Amino acid sequence: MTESLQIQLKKGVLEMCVLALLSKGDNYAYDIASRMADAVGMGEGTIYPLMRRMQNDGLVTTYLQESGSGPPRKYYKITKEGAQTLKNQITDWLAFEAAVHKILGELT
Amino acid sequence: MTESLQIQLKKGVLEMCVLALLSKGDNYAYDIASRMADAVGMGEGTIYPLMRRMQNDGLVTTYLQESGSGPPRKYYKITKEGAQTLKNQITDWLAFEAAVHKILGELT
DNA sequence: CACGATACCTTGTGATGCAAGATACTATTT
DNA sequence: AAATAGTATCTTGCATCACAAGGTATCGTG
Repeated sequence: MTESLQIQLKKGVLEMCVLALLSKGDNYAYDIASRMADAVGMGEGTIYPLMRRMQNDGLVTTYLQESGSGPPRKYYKITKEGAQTLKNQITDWLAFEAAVHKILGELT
Repeated sequence: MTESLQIQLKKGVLEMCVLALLSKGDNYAYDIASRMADAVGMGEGTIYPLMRRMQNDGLVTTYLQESGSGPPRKYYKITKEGAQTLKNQITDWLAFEAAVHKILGELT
């Protein structure tokens, strides 16, 4: 394990979900936030700082595009590095899931 | 949803694991910490505050017992309320897992 | 008696999830 | 034309928390 799975969990799971979404097509934060809010209860106040962090880490790039229905959207596009990170995070996530299930044991 | 699944994740997953361990038998923090360190990379500095929190929340009770090999151990015993909390947390956890898998989709 | 292992606990730091609010553009209603 | 509602961006402040590092005390062994 490169670093504590716990760290992976905390820093990684939301990032992983966002990267997974972006791997299926470019998207903008507001829409990502809506989807994530439905799926795992994450709001805008969490998404925007997260997107900036991911951009700083080189996992995504951005470009502006007019929308016709509101202010221009800032689209995020996953990078090669982001795709690799996603791959690693999925591996770590599956390992973490397995570890938790082992602890839960026959309680499930 | 009672509260954001995200909060459940953060505050709940480690607690859930500890409660699951305790549901199989009383244990003391040092040993719990060792097991959790192996399983999900959590150390003592995380466990001790967590145990106190859980005690304050009425999820566990404690009793002291001599060990013969070091200082006396403070054993933790899960309460009825703790068992119920564990049940709820497992339900939430499985729902969260399902949500993440849905997002990951065919990427897994 | 010194040392390592066991076992407890505290402090300080850095991240971060989130609610709430600020800003601004467009379309629809009044 | 003014007001409202929806879209979309981002910031601030708060509370929480995992973790590393350090501190204390007990026991057995060399």
